[in-house]
Amino acid sequence: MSKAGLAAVRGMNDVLPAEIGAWQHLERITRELFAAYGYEELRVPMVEQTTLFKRSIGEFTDIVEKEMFTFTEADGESLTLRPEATAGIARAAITNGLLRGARLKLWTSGPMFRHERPQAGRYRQFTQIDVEALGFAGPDIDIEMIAMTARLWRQLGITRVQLKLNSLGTPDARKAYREHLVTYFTQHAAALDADSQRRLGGNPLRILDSKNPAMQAVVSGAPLLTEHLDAESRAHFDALCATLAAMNIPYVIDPRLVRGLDYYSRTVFEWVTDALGSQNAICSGGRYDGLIDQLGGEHTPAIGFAMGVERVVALLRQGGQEFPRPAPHVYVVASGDRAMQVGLALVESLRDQHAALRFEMNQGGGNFKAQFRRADRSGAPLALVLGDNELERGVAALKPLRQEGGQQEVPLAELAARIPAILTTLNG
RNA sequence: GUGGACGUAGCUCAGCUGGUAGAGUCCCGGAUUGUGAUUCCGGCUGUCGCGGGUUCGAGUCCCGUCGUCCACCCCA
Repeated sequence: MSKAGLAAVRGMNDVLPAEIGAWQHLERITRELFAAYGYEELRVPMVEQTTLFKRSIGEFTDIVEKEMFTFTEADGESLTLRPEATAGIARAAITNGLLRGARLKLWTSGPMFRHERPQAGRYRQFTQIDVEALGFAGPDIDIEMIAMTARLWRQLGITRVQLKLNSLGTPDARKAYREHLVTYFTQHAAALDADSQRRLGGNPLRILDSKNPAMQAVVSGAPLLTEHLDAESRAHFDALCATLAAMNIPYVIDPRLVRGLDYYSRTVFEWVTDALGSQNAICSGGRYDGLIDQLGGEHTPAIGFAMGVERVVALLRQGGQEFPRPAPHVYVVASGDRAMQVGLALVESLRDQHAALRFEMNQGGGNFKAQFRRADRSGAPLALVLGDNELERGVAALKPLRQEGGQQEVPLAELAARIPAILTTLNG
């Protein structure tokens, strides 16, 4: 529904009060979980120099080639709305001098931007929660990070997820494997579809990801990355798998999991769900041991992951959990100018004494009937009633709204002392 | 970026082979002139996504466009 020329930008959505509960729940759980594992929050800009993303994500990736929101500043500088967070965090660690042999465990969250065709679970502005560990060669940190995500799903009550793992090896090993792959697919070029022929030149590893059923035969005959790993990567990956198994964290090795960003090396992982349609990745990441020195910092092995907040929120809502909007504890009904004056001052003093209680003062007038209707809809368990009758006698009426009867009058001076106990009996 | 489905009140939807828009819900008021949620009565809300075309006449047919959804692609 668009009112004459007024519409949100395509692929960019509002999050309304009715749906914010699930977001805040996820934000609270992750904040506490990351702190428990020793991660600290940092915040980085949403805009960086375009070259940062080209150098880190890779010139020939889909993201850089066709999905970035890029604009030119007045002085000619090319800037880009971040399509992911790792590049900005790596840049921040270097430019703020945070490295120097240090070990950093960091997380951040916020909007990312990719100019893709929108679909359920895929938006042009979307939100990621991002976790990065810099200065750790693993595989112990890989294992702990994956265990942390597994714990997150348990805490959130999300069950329809599966962990996929792979190792991309070192850049050298991957380069050698890539040559094997190009040789193989060139021999079978006739069997490739148009997309795959295009990928053969740019990113042959992605051919392995093809969902075209007609490609299954030629893809399944292709050499596997896991068979061409260098010895160190092999040992790293074996240790990772063995420990996860010992910790009873289920996983499947997916030799075709190659990831779309160039900076990954060795461990890559992805949590997928069968509950969200084709946008099924809810959390994925991997090691990027070479990224920071490639950007000009000192050599710093690192691993990180990004979680798609909209997708995880969709799972939460689908799971049937309720995230009710908080109701006021007390709704204040005040009829008449004088009652309104007295009521406003009274509620301020009640707020002074009970900062944790939510008082909602009726605003916008209305007769008693209308005000009680609003009080009922607010969900408050208790109404505080001020009218001419009460004012004359220096009292307020307290009326329970979730049960019959029980209305009582209380002197104004005693309200602050009595309200908590009355609320307790109403909850019990 | 490619292909397909859909787009009528704030929300959920109806509207037959073209005759000029309806229901439920929500909201507001009254029955109950100081007491909500139930019941009854009454009332408000629409450039029928937008623009063009065909026609005496278009929500209905045609074209374009925008948006949503689905698949591809890509990925979180």
